[in-house]
Parts: sequence; structure tokens; C-alpha cells
Amino acid sequence: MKDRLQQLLDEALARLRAEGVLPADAPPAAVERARDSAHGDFATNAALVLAKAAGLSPRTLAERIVAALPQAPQVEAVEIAGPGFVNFRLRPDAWLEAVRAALAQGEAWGRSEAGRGRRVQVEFVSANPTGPLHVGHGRGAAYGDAVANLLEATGWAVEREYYVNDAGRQMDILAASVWLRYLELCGEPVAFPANGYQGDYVFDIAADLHRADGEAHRRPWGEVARGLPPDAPEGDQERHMDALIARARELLGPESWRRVHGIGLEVMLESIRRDLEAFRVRYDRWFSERSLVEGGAVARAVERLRAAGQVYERDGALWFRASAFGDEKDRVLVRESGQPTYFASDVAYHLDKAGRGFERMIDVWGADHHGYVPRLRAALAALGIDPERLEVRLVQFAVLYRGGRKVQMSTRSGEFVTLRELREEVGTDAARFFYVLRSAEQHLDFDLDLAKSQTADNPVYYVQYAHARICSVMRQLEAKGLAHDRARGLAALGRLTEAHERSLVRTLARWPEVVEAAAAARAPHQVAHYLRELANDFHACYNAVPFLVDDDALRDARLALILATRQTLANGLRLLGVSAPESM
RNA sequence: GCGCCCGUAGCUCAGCUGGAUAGAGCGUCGGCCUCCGGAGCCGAAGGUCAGAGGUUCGAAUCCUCUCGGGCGCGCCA
Repeated sequence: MKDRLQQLLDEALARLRAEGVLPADAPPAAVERARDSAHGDFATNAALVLAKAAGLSPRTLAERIVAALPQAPQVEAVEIAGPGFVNFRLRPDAWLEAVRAALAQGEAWGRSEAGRGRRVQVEFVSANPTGPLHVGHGRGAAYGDAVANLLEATGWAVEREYYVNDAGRQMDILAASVWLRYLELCGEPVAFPANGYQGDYVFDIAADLHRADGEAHRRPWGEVARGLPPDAPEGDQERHMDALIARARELLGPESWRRVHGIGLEVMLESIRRDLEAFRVRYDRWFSERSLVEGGAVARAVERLRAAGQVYERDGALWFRASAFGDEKDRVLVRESGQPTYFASDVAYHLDKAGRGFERMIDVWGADHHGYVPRLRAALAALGIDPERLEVRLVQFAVLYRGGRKVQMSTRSGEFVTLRELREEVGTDAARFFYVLRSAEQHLDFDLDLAKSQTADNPVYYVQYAHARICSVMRQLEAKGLAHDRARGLAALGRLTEAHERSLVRTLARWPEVVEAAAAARAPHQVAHYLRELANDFHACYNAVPFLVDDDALRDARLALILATRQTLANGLRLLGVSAPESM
């Protein structure tokens, strides 16, 4: 509907340009939904925006625009108001088209081809496989998946990817931690390092290893600890850990080390995969960092930067001239030790993505990584890749509240709330809805008690209840020995004249615009808010207007309206990864 | 110190590329069940959009500064 009016406006403006009223390079003007129904249904500020360029007063220009507008059957009236707004009022039945469309298109209602099949990749969560997913990752998962769904719904060819950091020091620390817990199980008097992974899951992995391999990886603690630099608090915990890892590799030999390293990775990855699956998040691809390192892609990426003349050596390390591309300082690619940094593999990773031909690469990151964005863009620019293809979406932290008090989290000590615990406590539906209820750049206060409560306060139940209630009406219909005659209902849509019905129809008609806007802004919270509003309009209608009336045509028309509402609720909830129950 | 994000009703937040009297939910107060699920509906009170300048026909929205909060600023990932 909005598109149709935009067409009319564009035609009118083109005509005025042809007549010389408007200069050829006049800026575009848009049609928007009127906020206040007193201003009609849609409005355009074209006359206000273009008045200066045309050298006319806004109201005079508005009159010229109105005169130039082509006729359209849906438009009942066009009025000029205020300083020069042009307001469109539609004929009441123009809105009813939405009911027909919702029923005819079913699951496709609201979808569009705006993306024209262009390829976009959404990479999200990508947590290190060194521990279970916690509630912070949950928000990234809910957000990233919903954004991917929205892009799919608007005609993009979407790929969801998880970047697995299976190379590097953090994985080595996990391997060392697992091995030390394993040695404890073997009866060795281990002093567990301050910097090791403390969580219970490490014991579980160690126990798995012990069950499977017996004492094959046992080494005397005295040999392990011999001559290591002191741990914190007396010494440096990082140096201690590095030495411990080196010692582990030396004592275990390559094969045993790979085994210990591998079981940690395997168990954690499997746990992450299961958590996400239960959270209704599926990936097209799990991309291994190690495959980049071992395949030489990291070295090649560094070489490409070198060939571009954007690296130099200093203090024994290899630096990338990031400051020449807008970053605040230069960044190390290869350490003095010869080890490439995480940044180097990330450059290689994004180079690989770009090479896979995605028109857009959307990375969903925790907001604490924001400082990392400029250097990655800088690297892409230095490699001749348009940095605009990379879109980094930062998701702020979620803070959990229980009983009005903040729930403390700390990854170090292993006392964090895991995504699994959250899911078990409030359920996937409530968790996913709450996570996307606020815009991503907003800190999220996640009230566990509210998410669990089965009351009107809880927006998830409110929306789901609307869906279940419509299903219940249909069951009642059946119990009365009646059936819905869709054709008869659609033919009688003109009889939906009650204020609540008209309001519901208008909200319904907005759905395709909501999907498009939410996708464009990468803002699934707009869908959540819309669903709340739609449910509200439905509940109001439910209380004001009886559906199962004796008049067959009127009944079928009203049922067509609420079935269209049910379809819209279901489509919206699906985009957010939330179920639409038939009864609750 | 520098950089990024944020500051809107008692609380939690919307407010789409600047647009016409600033919107929801919760909470508070007052109403609505002989009827399709009361997990519902209706109404009322409640705001100097942190503050000060500026741009504009028009600013919660854009620019500058100040104040307040969060997060970054590693040869960690």
C-alpha cells in the first residue's frame, strides 16, 4: 500500500520536474505512515522538503503536487494540512486487501523479494570452544538468528556461520586444564594454575578422558612442575601458563597432546552445538580457524598485506599499518616469537569470506569488542576490499535479575549462568523473545521472574496467548458443528465496520512494512514490538466483538480477520524463533 | 587521558532516512466475567526527551560543549 502511494508521488514529482517546477536534481521525497489518524493514513513531506529547491512556498508546492497526482482507486481523499503536508486518506476497504493477502499467502505473508537473492553471511556467537555458552552468548544467538531470518524473509540468500576458534592459546589453556584435572584423577598432587579454566565442565572432560584412555597420559607431577616460573600471586600467571603448556607438550609428545587437546575441543563444540540447537539456532557452516592456519591462509594473508606495502618490522614483530586506514594505532600481525596473532587469522578469515562472494558480511559481536572494528576494516581496505561489505553489529550485555537482584557472573571462576541454565529456567520461547525485545545496542535487563511468569505482564505469553485464543475460537466453531467458509468470509469483508475491527485490519496491513524495516535496520525488536501491538488489537477486538455470530456471512468475515491475525502472529513469532502454540 | 555506546513517565523501554498535540508495557488509582479461554479488556493520573548552545520552516532525532553511566584502549582471544 505504501509502495503504491510512493509510486503515485514519484509520478507526480516526475511530472513537475518535466514541467520545470522542480529542478532535475531535486532530492527524493518519501511517503510515510501518518502517526495520527486525523492526518489520514499516509502522508508525505515532499512539499516541505522541496519548497526551497522549487522556489515556492510549501503550501503552493503542495497544491501543485496534489494537482499532479494520478488518480488511484484506493485513495479516497488527498488533503493539504499544516505547513504543507500532503495527507492521503484511503478508502476503508483498501485495507481489507491485507486480510486477503494474509490468508492467500500464508507463511509467505510479509515476505518480499527486496534482497533480490543477493548473498549475505551472518556470523554470530562464535564463542571460544573453551567453555559452555553463557547468557551473553545467548543474546548474540537470539539476535543473530533473528536478523538472519529477517534477511531471508526479505529475499536475501543467507548463510549462517559459526567461526570456531580452535587454534591458539585459549585452546591450549583448555587442553592444559583438562590434562591437569586428569592428572588429579590419576592421583597426582596437582597445583591447579590460577589462569586455568576452573569450571566443572573441565572435570567432566577429564573424567571422559580417564574413562576412555585409562592412565595413558599420566606423568608424575614432580616432572610437570619442575622449574616452572611461579604462578600468581607471587609470579606472572601468563608466563606460568605458557611454560606449563610447553611442558605438557614436551612430556606428552605430539600424539598424546593432540588427544588431550582434541577431546576438549570435541566435547565443548558438541555441547555448544547442542545448546544452540535446543535454542532453535542452526548454522550452515562451522568454520575452523585451525583450517586457516594449517592451510596456510594466515601466512598468505600476511603476505598479501606485505605485498601491498602495508607491513613493517619493529621490535622483532611484524606490524600492519592500520593507522594509515583509520585505526588509532598499528597492529601486530606476527609476534616476536613468530606466532601469528589472533588478528592475523581474523584477517585471513575475512579475506576468505570476501572471496566466497558475499555481498555483505554481517558479524555479530559482543559490545566489548568494539575497539576491534577499525583494525579489521583497515585490513580489508588495505587488501583492496570495500570495507562497507563488512557490517559489524555490536550487541550489548545482558544482565540477569532474579528477585529484583542482579545475578552475578564471572567466567574466570566458572560461576557464570550458562545459556543452558537459562533455557531450563525460563524456556526457549521466553528467552528468545526477551533477548530481542530491546534494540541490540541497548543494555538488556533480563528479569528472570518476569520471563517465567504466566501473566499479562509477560509479553511472550501475551502474544502467544493471542495466537492460542484464536485457535480456541476455531475449536469452538467446530464444536458448534460449523465450519469457516473462506470465500464467503472474504466476500463479506466489507461488513467489518466496527472500530476495533478496522483498527485490527490497519495494524495487520502494516506487517510487510514492519518486516522490511526491521530487516533493513537489523532490528528484530521492531518485530517484537509490532507483535505486542497486534496482540493488543486482537484482544481488544475479542472483548468488543463476538466472532461466532449467527449471521453466516458476518461470522465468516470476522473469522477471516482473526485467521489473518493468527497467520501474522505465527509468521512474526517464527522470525524471532518463538513457537506459536495452539493452546497453552 | 583518548575512542565507541548510552541518558525519553516512578520502573523497563519504543520513537523508522528531522516532521504536525512525545508513545507502549509494568507499577499506581478507578471500572468490566448470564457471552467465543479474565494468561483478557476499558479509563485516569504521570514527561523542561540529562543540561546548555547551534543548524533548520521544523530537533528526542543532526553538530558542539558540559554533566552522569557502560565498555574498550595487549606481541589476550
